[in-house]
Amino acid sequence: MAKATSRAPTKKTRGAILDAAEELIQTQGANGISYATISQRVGIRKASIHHHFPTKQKLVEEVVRRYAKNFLTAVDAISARSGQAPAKLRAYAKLFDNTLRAPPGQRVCLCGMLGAELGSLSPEAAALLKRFYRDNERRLAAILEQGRREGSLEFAGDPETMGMSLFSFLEGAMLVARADRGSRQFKQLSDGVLGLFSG
Amino acid sequence: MAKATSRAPTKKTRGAILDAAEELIQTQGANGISYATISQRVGIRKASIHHHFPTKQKLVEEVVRRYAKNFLTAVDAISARSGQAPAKLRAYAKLFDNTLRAPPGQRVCLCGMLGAELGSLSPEAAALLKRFYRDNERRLAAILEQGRREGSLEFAGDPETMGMSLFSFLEGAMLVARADRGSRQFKQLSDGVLGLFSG
DNA sequence: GTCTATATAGAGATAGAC
DNA sequence: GTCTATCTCTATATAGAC
Repeated sequence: MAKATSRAPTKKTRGAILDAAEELIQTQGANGISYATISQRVGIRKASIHHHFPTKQKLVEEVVRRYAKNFLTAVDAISARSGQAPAKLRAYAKLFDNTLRAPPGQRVCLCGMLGAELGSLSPEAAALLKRFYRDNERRLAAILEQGRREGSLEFAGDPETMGMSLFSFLEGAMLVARADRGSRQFKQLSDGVLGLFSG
Repeated sequence: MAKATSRAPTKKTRGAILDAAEELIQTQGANGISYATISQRVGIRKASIHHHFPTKQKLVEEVVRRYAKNFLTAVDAISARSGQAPAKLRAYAKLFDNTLRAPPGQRVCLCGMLGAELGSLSPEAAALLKRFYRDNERRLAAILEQGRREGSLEFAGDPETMGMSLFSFLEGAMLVARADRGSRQFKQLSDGVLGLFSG
């Protein structure tokens, strides 16, 4: 038991750094983060961050890795549960709405944000981003296919293409909504669009 | 006549600076531009840029102003021409596709890009951005309304909400497509979505 | 209107003590 | 694992000559 708790402090600082970096990227963009800002939030010095993440590129990559893992875990929980497809779609859209509402407010999807700054990302981070998009599009396609099978969703074309379109819409709506009426606007638009499928 | 051409050189440099800044923002993001990079492209020194644009904030604001003006002029040309609504929607989506294909390739909508970096924009630039969104959403709503009136488009809900959703989709699709199959993917998705309205 | 030169601030990163 | 101190590079911006 002593062994299990012995490295807790390490993980704690590391996690706090990732938390701070994640929030800053989601609100200010990838170029909005700096070792100075993160160190202030975490309460350590700049040099200490380099002990956990030798370069900024590695830090960003870890933030993306963790974010994608957590988000997809939440998506899989939605996909796996019983219930019809329309409810699953609404739960999926709610994940995005939760992000917009998460403290300190007006956060957008980390990977939507990084998509804009794709040109300044490391190849590794760009690859992680691309995979995140694909993973989400596929899960949406699966839910759409379930809906078509059980007769609860109606849409034209193949589920894959519609899954991609739906994902693009949600990412875009987050970004645009932030400049206007925020979460309220996002909910209005996503409710309307999801309503198109369930008639 | 001599008077009319006398200040051409001034405008030329100023325009070249705006061109370079615009391209850099569209590909690298607002934080991806620097006086050093711009000066290299234009072929002048950093200090000379300050003669035309005293601060970076002012430069970004001017880039947004010019971009919004040009884009909305193109949109208005589409709105004003004769023809049915579906063709106008396709022409509107083509504007976004043209952006993705414009040299040096993989450019996204300037205002979609700046929407991501909203947190680091000046209040003036943020206001210009918001207005650009509103202007586009309204023009899309007007086309949708025309379509409903003439019976060429079918959609649920009010034209305003659907116009906003369509705009969000197009902005999101540009961003996401860039990480994957680019213009080809954008065209595939936007064709599919626009097809939903004209059945 | 463009230049050289410089001021000032901030970035990411490293060395080495504790 | 965190610290102080420092390095190097780049950023925006200004002063003043031409």
